[in-house]
Amino acid sequence: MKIAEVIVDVPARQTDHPFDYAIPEKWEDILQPGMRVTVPFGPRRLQGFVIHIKSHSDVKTLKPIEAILDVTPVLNEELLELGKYLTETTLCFAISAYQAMLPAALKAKYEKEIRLVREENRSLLPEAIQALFKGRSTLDWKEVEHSDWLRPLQKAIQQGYLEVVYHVKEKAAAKTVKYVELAQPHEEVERAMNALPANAAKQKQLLTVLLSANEAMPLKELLEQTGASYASLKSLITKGLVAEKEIEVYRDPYEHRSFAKTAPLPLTDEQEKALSAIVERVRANEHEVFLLYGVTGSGKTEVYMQAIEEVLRQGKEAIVLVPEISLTPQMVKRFKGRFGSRVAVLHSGLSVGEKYDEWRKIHRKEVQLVVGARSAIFAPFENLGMIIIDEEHETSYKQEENPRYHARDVAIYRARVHGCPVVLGSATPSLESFARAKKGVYQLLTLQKRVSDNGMPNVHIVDMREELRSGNRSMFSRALFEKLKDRLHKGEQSVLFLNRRGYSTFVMCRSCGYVIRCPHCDISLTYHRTEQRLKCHYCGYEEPITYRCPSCGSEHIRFFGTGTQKVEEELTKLLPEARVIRMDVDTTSRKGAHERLLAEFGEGKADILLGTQMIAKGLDFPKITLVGVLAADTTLHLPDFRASEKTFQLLTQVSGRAGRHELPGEVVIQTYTPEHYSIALAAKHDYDTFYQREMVLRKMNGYPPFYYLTLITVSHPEITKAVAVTDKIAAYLRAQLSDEAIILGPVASPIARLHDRYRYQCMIKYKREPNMARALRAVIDRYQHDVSQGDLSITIDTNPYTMM
DNA sequence: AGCACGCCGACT
DNA sequence: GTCGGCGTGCTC
Repeated sequence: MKIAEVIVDVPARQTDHPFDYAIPEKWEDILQPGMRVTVPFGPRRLQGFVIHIKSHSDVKTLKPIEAILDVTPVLNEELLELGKYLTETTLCFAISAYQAMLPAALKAKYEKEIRLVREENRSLLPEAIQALFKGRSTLDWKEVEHSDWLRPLQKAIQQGYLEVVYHVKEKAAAKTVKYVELAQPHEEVERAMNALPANAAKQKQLLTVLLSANEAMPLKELLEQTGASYASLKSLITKGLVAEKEIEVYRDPYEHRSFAKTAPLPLTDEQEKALSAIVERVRANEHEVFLLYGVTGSGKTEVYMQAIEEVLRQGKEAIVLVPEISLTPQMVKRFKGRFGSRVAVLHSGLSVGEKYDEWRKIHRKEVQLVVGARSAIFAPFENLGMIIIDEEHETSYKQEENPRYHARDVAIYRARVHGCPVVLGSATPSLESFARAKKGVYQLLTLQKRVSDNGMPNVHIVDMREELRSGNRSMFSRALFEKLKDRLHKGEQSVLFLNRRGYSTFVMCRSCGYVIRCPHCDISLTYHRTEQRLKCHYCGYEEPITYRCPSCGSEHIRFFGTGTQKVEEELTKLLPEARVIRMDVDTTSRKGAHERLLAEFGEGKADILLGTQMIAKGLDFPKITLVGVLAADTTLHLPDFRASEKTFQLLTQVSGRAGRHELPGEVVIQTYTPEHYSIALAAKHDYDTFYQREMVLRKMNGYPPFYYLTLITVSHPEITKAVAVTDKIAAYLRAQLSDEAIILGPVASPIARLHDRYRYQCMIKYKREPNMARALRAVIDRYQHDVSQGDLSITIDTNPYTMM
């Protein structure tokens, strides 16, 4: 007998191991590792992944596999292995790792039903229950879950009159479209057509169209073309002349769009050099990590595309990762235009069904190229020729929930398996990557010149303290305001950047100093003027605005700090003739809103684009000649050792939006700390000096790339419990790890309370700790009880990108 | 995660 | 004396 090892769909420590199941004989030749199955699990029925097939098990009584859900494995051998790697490096459950690699549509949905065991039992049930089952023999569990019927129902279940049945369902199915075709040979149909009564004009017309089409036609199209109703068609079906059939189709998110074909552009010497280094490795089937360090506008994308062309010529496949935020229509257009139907696009804007369809195109080998956000790194290609990670430094490549993987690590793992190069591209590489390139672990490729040849934009730093001293209390410095007016007169476009949404950042009573906070989190509430509400940006809590202090009753409530809403209001006051588009989470949450707003700006329907993070990337419009950063310091003072790096990267990225084409660009950076090196050096476009300065600090303070980090966050509704557990964990790790490891904490998290839970953390800095994984596993095991039954939660992040 | 099993308090 | 509360442990 053959036995399958199955990972079941229960994300818990206790079930995080393979369970053995008997493979029914009829499926012995069909079932393969990597397929999804449904299995009985206790009284329930669950979905699971077959990870291995063997012929012996130590378990005495095996239950059989109940159903096979796939025709071909959804996870190939490589991805099954990759799952193990994820489990080990991120300390996640195996089921979470496998689910992360597949589109959400393949995740199971569970349903519970109560069923009458035998019709004879009906009369034996209590009257109230009989009424429930009137005219039916099953009912949905959800229907009665919270009702008074539940008790008597459970009793009847115990007596054996009723039973509970569990169903495993697919979340999304393949989409089908109805087609119509002739059901008999042409001569037969023609004969029948002539025999039709004279008043059956529409039926004749339908047959004529189908005869001339000579193949199955979409039902909708057929009816539209003939103007016939479904009734006419139906009568042909009953006569047996035509037949309907369902044909699987892909949902195409870009269905009604055409992409202008683009040809490879001539390359500069620098681009040529970079390209040939990459292509050489592609041809030789050799693994190597390249860091393509090229200033904004230096034509990295063109290098990617020509390298991809070579990969495709070799009959291999490629993955291109882009940060979610810059997966703009512009970006998609470039790739679709060059590679047409050979590209699949994966991003969060797609529906579950659309993502599933794009994934199936890859799975069925109908495309050779994927352009997508983080999770596209799991594209089930089997002959990878190259992986590209654009904007390599972007933190969105790190998943902030389980499995907490970094796409860059996964890319390098996969590329090693496939013997192919990884290209990390950035104008502002992460310190980790640049350090590795300097050490020779990665190969450095540099693009120093902008393709358009008009040099980097001029950057002016404005000291806002100076402005205040000269009596300017507005959020716009005189210099920025003058330049905005100037652009407006010339009909050129400006981009204003502020990394804070809402109207004000906090609301304070000027009489008693009381700040209005979220009742569930340790965070001040943000005022949203348009809705007249106060919102918590962390948990989503909202309340109406008050004009009286909840603490002392005074009416001296004031709104402090500036968000995008306030800037917008100010702009319409100061420059009433300017047309402004505001882009932040609040204006782009609706599907397609992001794309629409950008398109409007691109078409010149606005003079000023005002936005948060999301406008920092991918914007490439010829008429943008001014970029203003309203408050460069906001990211600088976050409790994060990468704050300087993030600020430098952001300022450089934003500045890069200006003057990418013929018109020269200008940038104004407003700040209260103009002397800070990350601001001063970003203004000079001096990455190398920034790198050196920052590396000194990282070394001094013991941060990456000199040390590895692991962050353990413990949360509990009771502060004492959170502290006590964190304390014990820290003590345990101190005992387990070497003296070289630095264990900081317990300390309160930067956001000490979130969603009514207190949060404490412990940070480990280390260089080499062979015992690390084992010690962390032990921590998880020690507290698994309190986690699964109590209110305790422990998250371990083996390479944190946010300390919050 | 669910679910069953099992052991103690307030009701018919 | 039973119903039902939740703590404990198992699921191939």
